[in-house]
Amino acid sequence: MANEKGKSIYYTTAIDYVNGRPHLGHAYEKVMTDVLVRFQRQRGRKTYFLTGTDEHGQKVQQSAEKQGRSTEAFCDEMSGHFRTLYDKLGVSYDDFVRTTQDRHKQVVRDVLTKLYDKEEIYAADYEGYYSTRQEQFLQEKDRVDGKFPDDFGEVVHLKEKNYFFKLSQYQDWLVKHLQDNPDWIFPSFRTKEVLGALDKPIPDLCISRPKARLEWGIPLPFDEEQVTYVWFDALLNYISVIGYGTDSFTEKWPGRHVIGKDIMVPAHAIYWPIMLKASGVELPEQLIVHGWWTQRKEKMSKSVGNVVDPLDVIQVYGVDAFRYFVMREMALGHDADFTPEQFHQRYESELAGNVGNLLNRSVSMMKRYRKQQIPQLVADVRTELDDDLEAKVIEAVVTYREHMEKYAVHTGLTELWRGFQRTNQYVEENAPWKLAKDEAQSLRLDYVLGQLVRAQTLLLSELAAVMPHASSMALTQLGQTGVTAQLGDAVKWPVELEGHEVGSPEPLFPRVELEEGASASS
RNA sequence: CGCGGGAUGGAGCAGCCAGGUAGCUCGUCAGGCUCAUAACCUGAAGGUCGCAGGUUCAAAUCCUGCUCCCGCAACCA
Repeated sequence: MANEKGKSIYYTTAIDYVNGRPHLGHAYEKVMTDVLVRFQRQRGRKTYFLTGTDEHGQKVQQSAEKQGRSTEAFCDEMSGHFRTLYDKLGVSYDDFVRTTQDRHKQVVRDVLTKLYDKEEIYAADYEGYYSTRQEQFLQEKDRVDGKFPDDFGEVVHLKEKNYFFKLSQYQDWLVKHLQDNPDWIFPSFRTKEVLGALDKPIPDLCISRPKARLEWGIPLPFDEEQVTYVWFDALLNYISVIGYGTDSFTEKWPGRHVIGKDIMVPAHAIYWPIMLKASGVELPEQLIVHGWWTQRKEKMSKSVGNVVDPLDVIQVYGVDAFRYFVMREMALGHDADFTPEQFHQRYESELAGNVGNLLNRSVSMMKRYRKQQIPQLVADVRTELDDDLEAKVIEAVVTYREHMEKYAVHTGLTELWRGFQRTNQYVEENAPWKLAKDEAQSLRLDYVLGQLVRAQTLLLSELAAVMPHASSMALTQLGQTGVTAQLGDAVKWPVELEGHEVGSPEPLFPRVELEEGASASS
């Protein structure tokens, strides 16, 4: 994609609602976005990465009350849980927005004012059945056998003033936009869902709640007795804290939103583009919509109690193993199953076996045969094996990048692994342990060991987008530092590594007892 | 006729939008190696790519019809 000079590629995640603890889904989305951003940075492109928490609303207000705490204190703590997790996961966000921050609230009010002045927002009475116990309006579909169930307590007919945002007048425009831009939503099949939802007329959006019912929100600038309800608050985070209306904004917007499929329709694919259109702001560049993690084919949910806590997994396997697994296991856009057995298998085989062991055996041989010094290469002893190794490893990296550009992270990783496999083959083909027994083969041994360092330097540097910590640790063992900083666009076989000293062989992904691994599901 | 997703060797999945070598992890069988985290490498068995038509020189991939499974209330990425 084009990256104009001075212009950033701006990625956002959904902001997480603080009325619950972070779980696998939250962690996945942030890691996914982080990987995309790190990949862009490696290419030398300017990026900006925003994540954060959504903190207003009735549920938060109620939860805080239930705990006898102030909403502010409650939000501080809950927001902290999310931020702590993302820090642990190595999510390299540039800014962390909280919707309770003034810098956000101010922009929300500005946008509302602008839209109200343009008469895109109007007041009207809302009439319906209201549950005093649940503190919400009920729908006709809530009725069971014609009556509202007892759960709702006393149900009264209520009429109250609310503010509405004119959505309907932009419906045709939005349909056309979606039809003209089939790749605006990734994966493209999701566009069909949105168009399906737009088949019927969409009603205007109710954007306010009376303060009497909901205090914890942003007051409407044109009616201080009402607060904004959900979307005008949450969605605007994407433009508020990057300095809407300033140069900083122009430099970053439009952004790419990484979101879950549950909040695509109607929020991100209908409300949000219309809000922007009405405000005269350019639409986001793309919606990247991911699927859901299931647990043994069942939906993961708090009520079923089968939620995976990423922190448990990290504790056993390490951060980068977690990052690798969620990237490798799920085809972005589709659902995938998270099972401890599969996690363990991939860890043992793909991480400990293919990558970790390759590093370990290489460094170990370097230590044993060459006193940790990366030897000089003498071209005389080069063979076709080297041509093939270099060709295959470079090809793996190139293909990996092609997939990454298309958000096919899972297939990209499969491709990159061909590089590790080819390098392991190279070890077998050359059998350095045999060369070491023959003094006449000394130069060839130098060459082979040097090639091993080069192949892995290339592959592991590339892997930094997905596994930043492991990549860095591994490169340190190989005596390489600072090579991950920027890889640019050309894929080149590393040269001039001789003279560096490799470290001591330390298992990169130590073996884990499966019993402990099983606790990942608890 | 509600909308969408899925159906691929024993298990779990990718590939399909931009048709042309059926790929990945595990499992099974046989072998090699000993540098290494019982890791690594080689070979073999095993698939009418849900069913039926169609388009095409060529279809897992495009079109049509059909069958079965999942999601579309809430918490929630």
